[in-house]
Amino acid sequence: MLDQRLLRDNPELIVEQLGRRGMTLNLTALQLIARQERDLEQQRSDLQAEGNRIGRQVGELIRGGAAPHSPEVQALRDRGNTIKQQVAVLEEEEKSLETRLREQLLAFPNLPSPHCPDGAGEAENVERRRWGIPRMPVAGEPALEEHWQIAERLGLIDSERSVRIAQSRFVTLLGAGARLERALISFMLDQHASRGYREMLPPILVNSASLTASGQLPKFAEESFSCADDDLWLTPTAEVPITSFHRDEILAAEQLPLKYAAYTPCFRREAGSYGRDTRGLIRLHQFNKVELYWFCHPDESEAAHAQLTADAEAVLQALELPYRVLDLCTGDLGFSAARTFDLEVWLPGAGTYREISSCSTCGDFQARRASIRFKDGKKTRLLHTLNGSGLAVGRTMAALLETGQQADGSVRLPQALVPYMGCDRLLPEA
RNA sequence: GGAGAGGUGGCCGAGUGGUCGAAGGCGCAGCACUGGAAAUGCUGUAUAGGGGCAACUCUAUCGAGGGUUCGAAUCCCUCCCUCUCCGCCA
Repeated sequence: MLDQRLLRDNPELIVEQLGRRGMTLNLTALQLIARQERDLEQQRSDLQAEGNRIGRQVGELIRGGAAPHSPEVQALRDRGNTIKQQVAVLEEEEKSLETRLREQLLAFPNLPSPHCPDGAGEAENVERRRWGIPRMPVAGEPALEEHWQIAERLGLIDSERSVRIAQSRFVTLLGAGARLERALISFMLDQHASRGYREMLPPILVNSASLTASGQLPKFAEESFSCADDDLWLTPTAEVPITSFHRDEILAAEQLPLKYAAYTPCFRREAGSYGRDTRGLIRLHQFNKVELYWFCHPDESEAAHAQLTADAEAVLQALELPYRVLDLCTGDLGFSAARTFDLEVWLPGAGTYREISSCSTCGDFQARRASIRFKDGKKTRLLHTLNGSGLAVGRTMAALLETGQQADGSVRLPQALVPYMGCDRLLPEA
């Protein structure tokens, strides 16, 4: 959420910065609401102050021996009642203005960071670096398979029966496939723990307040599955429960940064993606993800962003998966993010880079929505939040299958996974 | 699911209609004492919003929302949550 004070003091900055995202705004109406709301508050609190004075006077008179229904006391009572009615009217107006103001402020995305490259969309994202040598098809050898072909051939996933259990875009992992998924989750969590992250296993049903705090509500309700009877939703990312883990807290400066690594299943409707990535592990309604999350001091969030991204990259490097890093342009930036580095892993079978992690700094945007602050000396300030996948597990498996595929039909696994899998190769089931 | 108890500041805990944003204690910070520390003493120590250059001041907040009253932490209603016992259950 944007700062109300910014709306009041420097609305041009909002118009200019959201303009970088391609939005055209006119804030005059909203500013008017903000101003009216403040005037009403002033009037109301003045009236309440008078009411409080009258209340005290009545108390003093009665304790001083005045009859509770003497004309003197009665006059004060009448005045008190009048004030009460006036306050009620003002309060109602004030509340409706406040609600409108908040609704609109909640619908604005974050301001992009000054470092975020300008651009209209995906095509203008800026590649920052590459790691590893992408595997390419070799002339004379059989074509490289896509991960879903390998997975089906090796009996690692069953998509068709999953439709019977749920619907399309759900998969069931089997045998070595299920084991590999579990191994990857353990491997990622262990690696992050060794780099200073505290492991967390949060609830994956979250309430509306939690989705609002991290920015998925009110604008993106159609992206999440809901259990409407209970005001609970299936979390679309661990970012949601982790943000709200510290909602409404004031942390000590010495506690910062707080770094969490959480494994959760994630649930997304994937509305509007009909027909895209329909096979395999790339785009599912339910997928596993290990999420990295920092709560940090505002002065340190830029360095934290680099570190968090490096921590996610370290997983890819340990798994020997070539990737590139994109600096998302303003037009491709997510709602809550001020700046985002996407990690895209190379998929040799598909012959393309695919997003496998999105590492964002949100500045104080989520902290303001969630009211998460820290003590900076005597002052209480909003802290900064950052999140990134470390990594999306299904997509990691897809990359491993495509990268490790061998001419004999088996899949070679990276050394780092051997302790977790108990083997260095996936073989066709006998 | 049934029965009962309860939700007060960073924590414990008092407070059943009036000057209570809230006693007391713990914790924390500053100062004094000390060679230094402990102990002790003094002072300070919630959040949000409005006004003011500032000192400061006004309003709201005692789980949430509503009601009664001139006045509510205190009385009434609804909801949420926690705890104890019973039942059920991985």
